[in-house]
Parts: sequence; C-alpha cells; structure tokens
Amino acid sequence: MKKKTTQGRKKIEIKKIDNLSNRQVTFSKRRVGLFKKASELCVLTGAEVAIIVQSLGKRVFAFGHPSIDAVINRYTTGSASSSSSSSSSSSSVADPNTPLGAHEIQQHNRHYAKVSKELEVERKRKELIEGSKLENGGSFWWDDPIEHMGLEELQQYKASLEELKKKLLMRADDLMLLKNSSSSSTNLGFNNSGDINPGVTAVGCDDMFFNQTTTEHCNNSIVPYGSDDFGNSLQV
Amino acid sequence: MKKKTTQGRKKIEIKKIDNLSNRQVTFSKRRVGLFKKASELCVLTGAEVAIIVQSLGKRVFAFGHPSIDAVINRYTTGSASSSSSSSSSSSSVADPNTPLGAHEIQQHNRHYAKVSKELEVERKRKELIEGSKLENGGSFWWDDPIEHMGLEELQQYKASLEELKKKLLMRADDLMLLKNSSSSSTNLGFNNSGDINPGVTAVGCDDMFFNQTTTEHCNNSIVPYGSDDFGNSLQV
DNA sequence: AACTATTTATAAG
DNA sequence: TATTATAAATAGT
Repeated sequence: MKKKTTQGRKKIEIKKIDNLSNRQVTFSKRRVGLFKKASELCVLTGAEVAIIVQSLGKRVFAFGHPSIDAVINRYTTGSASSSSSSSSSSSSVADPNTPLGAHEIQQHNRHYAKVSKELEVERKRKELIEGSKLENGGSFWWDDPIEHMGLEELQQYKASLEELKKKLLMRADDLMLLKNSSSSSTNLGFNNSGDINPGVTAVGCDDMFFNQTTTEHCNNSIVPYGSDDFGNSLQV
Repeated sequence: MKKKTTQGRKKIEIKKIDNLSNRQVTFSKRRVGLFKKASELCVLTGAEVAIIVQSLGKRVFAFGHPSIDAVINRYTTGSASSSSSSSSSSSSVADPNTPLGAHEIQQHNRHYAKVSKELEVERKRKELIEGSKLENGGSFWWDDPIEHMGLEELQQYKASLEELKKKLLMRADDLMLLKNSSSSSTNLGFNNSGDINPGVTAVGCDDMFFNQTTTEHCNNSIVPYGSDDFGNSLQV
C-alpha cells in the first residue's frame, strides 16, 4: 500500500513569507492562480479585467481582457475609452520601448482572442484524445519552459505554435495596422520562435504565448520586463 | 438526521453564463475571491498588484497595492515610479478629480496599510471572542451594506470606523501631504461616514472601507464609479 | 517540477 | 442571505 507521501496542504498564515525561495515559489504559483481566476471571471461574466503584478524584484506580469490598456485607460480617464493618454511624462523610464498603443493593441487583441480560442479548442481536443499531458498542475502549456517537455511534447508544442502562427499570418492584414517597432519588453525570458507576430507592441504576442497564464478567449498578456526575477514557470 | 440540503458545488464549464442573474452573483462572488487572492499574493510575497475590474454594465472596481496608481504608473511608464504621469491628457474624463498623485498616495497608502492591519487584527480578535458573525461567506464586513447588519453589528461597525478614523487622524501629519481635493470617484455607492479621511485622493479612503475586498495590510481599494451594476455585495 | 492531503473557493439551493 | 457538498487551488514534500 501507498504510504502517505505528503502531509498535504497546510494552512498558512497570510503574512510575508520569510524564506526567499518559498516566497518565489508561492509567487509563481499564486500569480498563475490569480490570472486564471481573472480569466474565468472574464469568460464567465463578460467582465473586463486588467491585472498588473510586479514581483519584488522587477519582473512585471500583466493580464488584460479585452486588453490591459483598454481597461487601464477606462480607469485612468474615468470611463471613456480615450486613445492616447497614460504614460506620457515620467523621466526615469527603465526601458525606452513605447509602452502602450491602446487602439492598435486593442484591435490586435481582439483578433488574438479569437485565434487563441480556436487554438485552445484544438488543444483541448487533442489533449482529450491523447490523454492529457500538456497541462502541469494549474498552469498551462504556454507557461511551460521547453526544457520541461519530453520529445513528444516538444513536437506537439511546435505543432501548436506553427498552427497558431499560420492562423496569425492569415490575419496579417490586421496585424499590419500595428507598427512593427519590436517594442514589447526588453529582455524576455523567451526569445525563441521570434518570428511569430512581428509587430505587436506593448503586450508583444511573443510574450502572450509564453507568458500569458489565462485561458480560452481572453486575450490577455503577461509582459515581463526588467531583468530576471521570480515567476519561475516562465523563465527559459 | 439532516437531509442533504444542497447538492453542493457543481463543476461548471468556463463559458459565459447565460442567465443574467446567475452571472451577476457569480461576478460578485468571484470578484471578491479574485481580490482576496490578490491581497494574499501581496502579503505573502510582497508583490505589487493592481487590478481593475469592470462588470458588463459600468461599475468599476479596483484593487491596488501599494496603490493602484503606483502599479499602473510603473506599468505604463515602463518601470519608473514617476510622480505625475498618467491620466493627464484624455478629453472625456467623467469626473474632473485628479486621479493620481503617485508618491503622495503611495505614502499615504503605506500608512493606511499599517493602520488597516491593526484594525484587521483587532477585528479578528473581537470576532474570535464573540463568535464570528461579521463575515459573510467569502466576503468581508466592509463589503456588507449596512442594511444587512443587525443593531449590534452596526454598533460594532461604527466602533470600527471610529477606531480607524482615530488612528488615521493620528497620522494626520502625513495625510497633510496630500491635496485634499476630495477627488476619488464621482458617485460612489456609499457616501455615508463622509468625514473619515478627508484628503485621500484617487483611492478615497471612504471607498476603501466600503468597497475594498481585500484583506489585512494591503492598502487596496475599490472605486466603483458609474451607476449601478452588479457587484451586489457593495451597493447601498 | 510532480504529487497529494488539505484548505479554500464556490455552485446551488 | 446562509449553508453545504464539491470542485479547485495550493503548501509542503
């Protein structure tokens, strides 16, 4: 018979975790959990949500539906959906990439959302057929560093990317509306597959793939900029 | 013996809920849950988080630690913690109050955080002694419309407010750094107890009490502006 | 990073 | 609204 292998989840006090390592792990796990919840809230109720999370270090993650900027704009302006606004001033900007670009991004996001959903559906079907192996606990495949994948998984992964790439290219006309000023974040954990979505601004599509933690149709994104920090499920 | 009164939680598909009513309750419950998670993430890992949620109608809720604006600023500007920034432009501002004020607010928030925690601790103790009656399911007392409270609860509630008010006044010196341009949101669900914290900007302290869903030290806030919508646990 | 044993969050009633 | 049986999230290995 199987011995009780773990003591199971233990109740914890909601106070700062002293141990750095544990804190990092917890940050990662819960950050993913938070984004998942947000995603569900969006899908379930049609609400619009924007989340920005910054770990103690510097890494920033963001989630947004229908787009971070759309929600933020609405918030900062009072309710309208103005185009420009935000950013502006500020003297000590860490990286000089153009942070926002509201409308364009929003538009792109709309497309991404659709495409993303399609892929998600396909993924689910495949998963159903082959027996789920792509999911890791609470996170999603696009959160997995490739190192963790087996050969088979890698192939599936590659296939998924190709698939998505193809779909995105089919929508190239719309993507063309975006300035292809690489922008996005300065140093992502990921830089591979750098050809997909050339012109996505702030919430670079590359980021979306490897960093977004959400589910289904929500076009959300995670933009980790700044150097490394925790958020371990994301680093290469 | 007790009959099985409910079938318990049922698994649901993550797809838009058709029934409006159900969608609303789900929105409320999950919105609270999301903010709670966010709060825990902040406390546990020291991360900075900002969340803006807008229900399908118009009501907007926000959560932020150390302050929504601080996080948003950092996001929009790229990483720095500029003072002014954001909001600025935008032509169609619903309410003319100065939305941000980063540094000052941040400073205030720090204090609020401390004070808030103290109150929370006291509340817990009291609750422990009298047998928890302040909590409603997953939400917190400050989320409860006063109508739902019994006389006794109301008194306790009032006492809590007074207590907090006193503490905040003790830190008046710091608060003085803030412009006391009422600001905050235009039409809150709540307007009672309008004397506590006169000069809290964007994330008016009044809001904090009645709208924040978070826990403990996180100085977060929920600013519901726009007319009514769901988020039922909040409306007056 | 994968795995439980539990704690939490919640769908329904 | 308060309750309760379950689904989910997650602390500790």
